[in-house]
Amino acid sequence: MLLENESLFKNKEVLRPSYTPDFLLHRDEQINNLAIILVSALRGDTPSNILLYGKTGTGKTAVTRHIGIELEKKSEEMDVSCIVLYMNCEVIDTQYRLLANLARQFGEEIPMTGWPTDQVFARFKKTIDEKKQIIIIILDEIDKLVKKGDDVLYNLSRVNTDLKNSKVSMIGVSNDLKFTEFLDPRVKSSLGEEEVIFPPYDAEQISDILRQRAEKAYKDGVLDDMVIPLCAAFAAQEHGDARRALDLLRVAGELAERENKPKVEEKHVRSAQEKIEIDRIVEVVRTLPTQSKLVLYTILLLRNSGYRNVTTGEVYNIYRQLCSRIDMDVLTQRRVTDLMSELDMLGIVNAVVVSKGRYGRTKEISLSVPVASTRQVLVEDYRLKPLMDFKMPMAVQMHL
DNA sequence: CCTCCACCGGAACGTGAGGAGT
DNA sequence: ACTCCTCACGTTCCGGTGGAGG
Repeated sequence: MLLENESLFKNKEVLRPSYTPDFLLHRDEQINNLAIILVSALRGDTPSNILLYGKTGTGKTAVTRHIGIELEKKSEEMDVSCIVLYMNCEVIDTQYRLLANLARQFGEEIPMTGWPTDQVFARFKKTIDEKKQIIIIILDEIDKLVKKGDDVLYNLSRVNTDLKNSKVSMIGVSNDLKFTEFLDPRVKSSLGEEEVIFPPYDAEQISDILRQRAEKAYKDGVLDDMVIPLCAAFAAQEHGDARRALDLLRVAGELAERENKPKVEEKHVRSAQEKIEIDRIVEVVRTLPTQSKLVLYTILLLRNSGYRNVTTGEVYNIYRQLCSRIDMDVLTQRRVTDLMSELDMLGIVNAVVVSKGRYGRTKEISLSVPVASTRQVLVEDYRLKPLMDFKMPMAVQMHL
């Protein structure tokens, strides 16, 4: 039955973040800058190391991937050996893993664990130096790597002194503009020889990008006129995040399909916006530490029994009772306020300090997520299950 | 105008798990 | 195999405070 429906999509993959389009719109300046720096590789020189900055969804990864492919193509034509390696530091987040992965790209067999790090490094240097070549290492999400120490970067940045034939240069990609503050000054100056900034897209630019992709992703005429501008507008509010815009466009289509509509309409975009937000929250809540879940559950309970403004003291009282109910350690109030601040940061609750004069100073906490679905997610945690039938104590209920 | 509530939030410290170095 | 470090998570201690009520 579901299968009988014709899909609205021609090729949904085009809307996924992993897809790299052939033409990148509105990033000419960045592409040019990078190209100018990297052409020296084609002449057999070592290009400067580069740092790329820009928030999520500003095209950093797409541009570097694109440039990498172009460069390898060109180098083949010109018969220069130039290799571009793409490493995502979110996955490969330790010195060992990075070096092991690099070495493996050259056919070395390195075990997952067991070798001393410097031995892996030596092996890597030896293999790449066997012939004359330029190696460009793209380190995506480099800030993730730096958090675990910048030794790798230091080592890699001075690897050229040990090499006779080949040359290594690095491209760091980061969405944290301030991450260099944590770097060793030597690494900082060597890595940041050149910097390229990726500004957020504006709504117009996002619209262009969406049109380009929609043409390949959707069948002709299935998009209402307002769909693309609306996706663009939502994403532009969200600091010009093109990835978000593509997500919206894809999810809107999926929702329209589910309703068996022949066209994607404006309302589907709105629902998509909502769905993405809810999915995000569900994911965040699901992966919360148990104590935080319990605190959140407490806030839910209080809200559910009629409280508009929940205060720290009230939360802590109930929290303690819940703890003993399910046999968990009772944290101090100090700690619980910190947990609540974290929930605030995550956008799950909203906490404001208010003064009630004679009656002290406290934080008023309100929920910024839907009660029912959040509760649903929380009780999925087996440790919180026994709380499902917990009733508010009388003393508290009378407070209404 | 002063008081004093009920908490805020900084600082220093304790602990145990997990990596890196040797 | 061993120690040393770091880091996340918690605790203890405590000085600080906006404003209703006196």
